[in-house]
Amino acid sequence: MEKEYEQKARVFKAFCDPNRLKILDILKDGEYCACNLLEILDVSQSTLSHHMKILTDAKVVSVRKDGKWSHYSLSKEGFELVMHYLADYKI
Amino acid sequence: MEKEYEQKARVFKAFCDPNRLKILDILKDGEYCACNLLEILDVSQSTLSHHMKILTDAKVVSVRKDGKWSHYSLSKEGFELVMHYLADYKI
DNA sequence: ATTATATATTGACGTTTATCGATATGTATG
DNA sequence: CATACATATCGATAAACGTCAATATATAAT
Repeated sequence: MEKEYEQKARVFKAFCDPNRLKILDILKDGEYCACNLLEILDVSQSTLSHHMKILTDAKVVSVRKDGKWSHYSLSKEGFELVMHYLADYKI
Repeated sequence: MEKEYEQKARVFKAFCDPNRLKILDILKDGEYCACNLLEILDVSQSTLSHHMKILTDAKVVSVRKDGKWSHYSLSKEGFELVMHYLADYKI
């Protein structure tokens, strides 16, 4: 039970940073590779890589590897899971 | 725009700690005063107060003051706002 | 008024997080 | 294989966070 709270907390953490919210906002537009995101955002390459790992680990973003490129997009399933978590609190 | 990401991030932070998720889980059952929550949770009184402030600031929990008691409950409006934030990412 | 109880605030501490530059890894191409 | 480019990892650092004990504030009861 406590473990479950920790797992859910980890997923919600994906949404807890302004830069990550901005990334999600960009991805609403469709698939982007890391290099394109890097052009838009004002962070270093290592920082972007860090954020993308958190987003993909939380499964709210999917990655499609193509040669040396990583293409990121929103994960329908991931968001549905989070919505599900929240819907649980519906009064 | 950046300010908006920061504001949303602050709301999502309410869901980022296992103890806060446990508190929300308890509140699904109805209204609880801080002293009752304190009996259930394994945290100090000051820590609980800290968490309740974060939850009420994020507006996912409402407080009703009655004499020396503070009664907490889930906020329908607060959750609807968060659901709205998430629904924005629906593909 | 004094005392007791409920909650909030403060100050300190260790942990986690966001960030960067530097370096490593992986992949295509000359 | 050597080079170039995309992304990941590492190590360091500063800021944010969760936690507690101690103290303050507010309200009720004696």
